[in-house]
Amino acid sequence: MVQILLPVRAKCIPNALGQLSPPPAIKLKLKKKILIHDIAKHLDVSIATVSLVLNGKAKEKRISDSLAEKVLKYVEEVGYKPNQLAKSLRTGKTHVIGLVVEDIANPFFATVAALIEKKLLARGYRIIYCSTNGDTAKTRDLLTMFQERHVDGYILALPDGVESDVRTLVRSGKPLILFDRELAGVLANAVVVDGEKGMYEATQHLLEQGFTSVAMVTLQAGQAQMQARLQGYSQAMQEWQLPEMVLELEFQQEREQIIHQMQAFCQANPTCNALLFATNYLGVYGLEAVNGLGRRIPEDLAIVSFDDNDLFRLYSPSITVVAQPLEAMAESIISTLLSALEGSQETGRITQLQLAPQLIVRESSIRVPQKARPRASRTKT
Amino acid sequence: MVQILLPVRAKCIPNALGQLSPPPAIKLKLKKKILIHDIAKHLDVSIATVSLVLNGKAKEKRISDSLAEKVLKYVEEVGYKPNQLAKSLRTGKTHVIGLVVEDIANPFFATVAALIEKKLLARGYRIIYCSTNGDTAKTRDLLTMFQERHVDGYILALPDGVESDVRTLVRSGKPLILFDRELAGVLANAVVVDGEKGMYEATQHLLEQGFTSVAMVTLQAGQAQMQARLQGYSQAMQEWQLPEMVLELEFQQEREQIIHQMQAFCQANPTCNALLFATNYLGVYGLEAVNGLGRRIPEDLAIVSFDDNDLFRLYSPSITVVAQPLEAMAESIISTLLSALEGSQETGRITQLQLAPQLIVRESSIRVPQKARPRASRTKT
DNA sequence: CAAATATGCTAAAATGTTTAAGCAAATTTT
DNA sequence: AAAATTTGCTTAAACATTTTAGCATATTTG
Repeated sequence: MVQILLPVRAKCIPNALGQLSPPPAIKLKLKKKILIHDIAKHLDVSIATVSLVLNGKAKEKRISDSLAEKVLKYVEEVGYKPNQLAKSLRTGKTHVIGLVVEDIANPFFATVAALIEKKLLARGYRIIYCSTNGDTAKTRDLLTMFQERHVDGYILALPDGVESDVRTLVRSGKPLILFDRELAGVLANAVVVDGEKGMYEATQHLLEQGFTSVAMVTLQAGQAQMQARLQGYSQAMQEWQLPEMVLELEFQQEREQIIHQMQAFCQANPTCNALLFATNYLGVYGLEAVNGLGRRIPEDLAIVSFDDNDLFRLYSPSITVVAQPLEAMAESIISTLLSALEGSQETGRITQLQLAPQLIVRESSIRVPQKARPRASRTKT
Repeated sequence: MVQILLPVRAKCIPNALGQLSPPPAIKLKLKKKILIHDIAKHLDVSIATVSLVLNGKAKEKRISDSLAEKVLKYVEEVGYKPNQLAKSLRTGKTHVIGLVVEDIANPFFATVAALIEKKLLARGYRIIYCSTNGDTAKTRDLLTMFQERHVDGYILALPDGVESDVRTLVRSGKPLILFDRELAGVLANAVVVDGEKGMYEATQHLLEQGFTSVAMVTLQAGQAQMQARLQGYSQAMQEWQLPEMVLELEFQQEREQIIHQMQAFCQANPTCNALLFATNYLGVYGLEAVNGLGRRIPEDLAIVSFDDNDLFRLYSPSITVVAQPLEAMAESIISTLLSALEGSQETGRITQLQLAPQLIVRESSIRVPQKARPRASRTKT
């Protein structure tokens, strides 16, 4: 999807002040940044006093109320803001959280990131976020970068292959929480969704609707959560004693390739009358693939995808999904993180949470051959 | 859309080492962080020497090749990484860029952010990103936070109301670039899309298709780019001497409210047979609204939205859009920023770029009353 | 009234770098 | 052979804070 640069108007303004400025050395009155030293000098007190007052240790360190007030007043007046770099250097705290996801443009990660950001901001934390794009080397780079920047904590959804790096990170003692996916052999805080249960229920639902030839489309990745989703499908199929049909796609392929493989799979398995997609974007591509083949949903082919989004909700027919509890994930991640950050240093305690996804039945998986009403039917909680 | 917390499995592991650890004081062999001082001591040279070698100033400062090599080798061996906080404090550079958008969960911003991140990362820069949610006070907070964190540059898509803050920021001399929207009266680098042209062409297209009663759905915001989009619509309508119909929605409303107002608008204007949406998410909500009313697209109502996304591309019927050149935007933003960051300090030069959007005609705006083929027809460039 | 304690503040070390200035020794130039 | 320059490195200041330890003075206690 390469877009083309088409500048319609392009101004280049040589100098904001026009062309007649006589000497090139214009003294920009760059208001000299005010320091704690300046505050102290002006009030004729020591730097320490100002610092203590500003950090709320006036009482504790027996600074008189009158002086403390005077300091605060003057600080407010001149709008002094402590240099966070110096502060961090001294205290070892940056109040920055590192967030690593696979791809921030993916609605699932974007939404969770937005929720987390909102809640952490209120607690005085900032986040630095980065995408791994599933690349192990890049992930490793990002993790060391976060260490270098001295983030106070980590929120991570990582590709597999970086287990030992994460183990080292855990050992460093900084609060760390895995989400969306755990890492094999890494004992760390984690918040994940029970994909097995979700896919089991989705498969059951399809089978109960009478779709007997259900195939699963997933990724080859060794990631634990992917295997769980597949497992849920397998389980249900076995219970019904039906043969499993799985399309395992290679990771990090181009959109066109994926669609092509899906179409090939459908043509190679003409009896297949229902598709389960293991992720958000596989589902999106799947719709394109099915459209391209001219198959009708759900008459010719029923569809269920893991992970909800706008497209699935509004598509016609609307798409049945296994929705992840985004708010609850964000909430759990943050509370786990905060208790690790602000709690005492009992570093040995770890928390692992597995949340239940929710099957939202829509039109794409309903057997009735009669045209369904255009309004989506949605499960209530 | 409140999701409910349903923990299925919740482990709480008291201690990673089990329950029989005799004294509670386990000496975690926390490998003492290695400092430049340690390197110097071990090699029996001064700290300065090590620092100079590490910063590539060995030649310039006449450190002998043999010594330089020895330093590099040992640094590599012990895996020493300079403390970025100390470095930043000393040099005044953080190599961090602040990115502020309205909402990172919006696919437009998420995609641009992802592109920017990717390209800046390769140049050794990191980004801190935050969402304003259109809130002026929060935006102001974010901007001061970025200043406090000493970011090296700013990439901003801001709500109106923070003009003076941005002016101050510009005056501070840090590289700064506005995107998506300019700010009234703020002379700064900017990369925007020509919404007027885009909407003009979209309106023309609808009129040429024979939809004579075209309405525009937009936001009340005073933002320049919104007014431009409206202007493009007005222009076209005037040329055809047709009456304008505009629904101006208040900013920051709930989804349900917006949908409700759209539906009310449609019912109040039964003759209206085409809708233009000024943004991405208005378009999405618009589809829900139209669905809810049971109107068929495009038979009863043609639809065009500003800003493309998965939903519009895959929706059936596929939705005609005015697509923004995301790659080109990211590219322009970065090259402008980098030249400001790495170029000399000629701070007076500003660059303003306006890129052309692209009308992608799909099914939702084609007059033909016969059922269109399911495959989307797409303009080629 | 001496000793002990409380009060109100400050000096200075510490955080981990970069970099300007400088200093001997070696080499080259007059 | 003295003067000048080059070589190869080091000293120490600077960056902007926080925080421990401590110092007078004032108050309370025995």
